[in-house]
Amino acid sequence: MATTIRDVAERAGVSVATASRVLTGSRPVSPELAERVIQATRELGYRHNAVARALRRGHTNAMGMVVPEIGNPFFPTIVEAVERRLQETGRDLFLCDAQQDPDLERRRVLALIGRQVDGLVIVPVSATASGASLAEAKGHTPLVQVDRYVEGVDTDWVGVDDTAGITMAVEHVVSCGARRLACVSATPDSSAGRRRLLGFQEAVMRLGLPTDGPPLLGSFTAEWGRVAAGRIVAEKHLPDAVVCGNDEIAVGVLGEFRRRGVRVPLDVLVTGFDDIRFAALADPPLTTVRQPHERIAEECIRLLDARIADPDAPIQRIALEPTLVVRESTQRLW
Amino acid sequence: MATTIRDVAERAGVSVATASRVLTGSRPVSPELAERVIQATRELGYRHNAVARALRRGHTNAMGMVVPEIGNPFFPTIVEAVERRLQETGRDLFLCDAQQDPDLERRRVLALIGRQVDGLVIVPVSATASGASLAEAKGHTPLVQVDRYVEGVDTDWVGVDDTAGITMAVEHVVSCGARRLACVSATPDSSAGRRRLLGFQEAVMRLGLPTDGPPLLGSFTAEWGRVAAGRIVAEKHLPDAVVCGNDEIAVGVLGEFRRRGVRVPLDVLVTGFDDIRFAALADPPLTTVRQPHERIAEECIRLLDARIADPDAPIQRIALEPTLVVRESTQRLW
DNA sequence: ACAAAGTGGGTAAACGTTTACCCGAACGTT
DNA sequence: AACGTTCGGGTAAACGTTTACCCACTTTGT
Repeated sequence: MATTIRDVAERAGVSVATASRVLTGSRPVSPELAERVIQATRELGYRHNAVARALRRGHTNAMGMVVPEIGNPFFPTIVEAVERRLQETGRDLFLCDAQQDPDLERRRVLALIGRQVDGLVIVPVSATASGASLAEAKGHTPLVQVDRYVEGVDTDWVGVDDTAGITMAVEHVVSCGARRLACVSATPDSSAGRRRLLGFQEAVMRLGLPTDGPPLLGSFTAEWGRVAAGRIVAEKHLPDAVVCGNDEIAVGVLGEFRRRGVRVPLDVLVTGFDDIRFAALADPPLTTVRQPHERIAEECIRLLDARIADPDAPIQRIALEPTLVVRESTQRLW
Repeated sequence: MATTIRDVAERAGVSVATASRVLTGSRPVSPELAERVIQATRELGYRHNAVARALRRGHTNAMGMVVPEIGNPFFPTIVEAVERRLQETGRDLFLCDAQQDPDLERRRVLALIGRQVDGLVIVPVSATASGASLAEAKGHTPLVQVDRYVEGVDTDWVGVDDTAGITMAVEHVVSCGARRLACVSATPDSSAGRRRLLGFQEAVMRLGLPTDGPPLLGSFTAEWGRVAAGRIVAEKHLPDAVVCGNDEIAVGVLGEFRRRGVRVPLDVLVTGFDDIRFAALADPPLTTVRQPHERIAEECIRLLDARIADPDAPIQRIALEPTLVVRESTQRLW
């Protein structure tokens, strides 16, 4: 059906070896023959079969990436950064969505490995349920976890220092005069959820702040933010500030507060985490903790390449420093 | 290095043919041998090499998809819907990002084709510059365009009826009492840009409305929305309504209006297009035209499967009806 | 002038599967 | 008893590349 290198060779009147050599440049070929070959490929519209090539070569010049849910706006940011990095070295990226489902995540990981990707970037769905897939994958291909991670699986990891980030947010609102802080975040189901929660609790304790009831834990979605905000409003009195586990939650919180007539930042301060695209466009623009996604991508590829080069090198876990981005949602003159 | 089916066969004391047969179920094998084989795979941690399988079988049970830019929040919605559809039939989806660059888009398309995907879903970057890649791709694999399309390339297409959608938005704001409408959209670089603009102009003309200067055309980004809103505010008097080419633009417009003290919907109405995740969370919640993304995904896969089944079937272009979602950004009592 | 080294080409063996084909045994059916 | 048929297994040929190896012919150095 499709034209093969054999067809090209035939048309050019050379052997397949010669055709392959001019097409890949793996060895010099005389100008006349080379010309004939590229002429033939043009005439036949030949495209090399990457599957056959991968089979023979044993590598594919492509990376795989699996994210929990591409609809979560933080992941596209990181995907794009990784993509850009990879492009610098001419490699392709195949992206898969796990739909927040560890079973599906496993399928995707195996599918990519089966496709002989040269390495795998994965943001695991769950700090626990993703463990098995990762351990399995690790035996088959170089692998680096990004952002979230699962414990007990010894792989490289790069992400942000969640604890430091939340601490920044807490200290910032406190410096704005807040004393009673509420926390709306996600269950400690993912490492991000766990560490951000921990960071909040530590900071509050260290600063000796009164606690405003237990943290409200749901999922990293705007929907959960709305619900949680509803509960906060239902309490007898508002906290001074609401520290959210990510920007989506914060946006949900802002929306519900607005609907209920709670004014931000006048009545209460709100912070997010991640600095997604819409954080600056929220109403009011959201103070948040920015993840250095370009640096994360950079380290991610660096780790992966190092792992490819030496599968037995000691594993590395790199927590990059986030930065605080102050916007109107915490601008109050006390 | 990695274990092959040959290792499995050897360990189980059977031929590779038998091993293959029990692994794929392509032909019945006696229970004892079957048991020995699956035992062996377990012990060796065997995973079939999908590359070799694809080479032999000629298909891969996977689809490819290329989007202009995964950071644009509309695309994840459609990607997720396609993913869900595909999952029903147990197929994998490999997603690529073109970073708004037709050259890169071409690379991605070719990479996917080279990987022998069974079909390709593509949202082209540009109505003109993507033409060559598409024409080339069409010769190699079944292909369906989604959302945007390039003309002059005969492929199946499914998307929304842009014209009808914009018309709905226009008629809606007019029914709210607006007369002077501004349009902020993207250059007619993509089919969506072109058709939405056309729809606006037609509707305005048909309803005999006064035009509020020429349409403001940039890109489908919030940033452009901000800029355009700035220009609108700089004019001597505000229009009654701003009809935006998509939700991102609208969100940018809302943000800039807010910053400049223009009240929506009190001073001016604003509408978007797409109904992305954040439209409902914007301030005020955004009236917009919702794309039926689940149906789009459904038709997309249907078209693709039909094309795979019969490459010579007549091509189809399916424009689905959008629906108007009225929220506060157009709620005004005149 | 003759060996050594280099140059430019071809032949064929991989890569890991699946599957067309073959073969022997067991099992009816006349 | 002779003869299909089915059943369950193996052998080996593909799939489309790349590349190790080989060979014939220069070129170069002595």
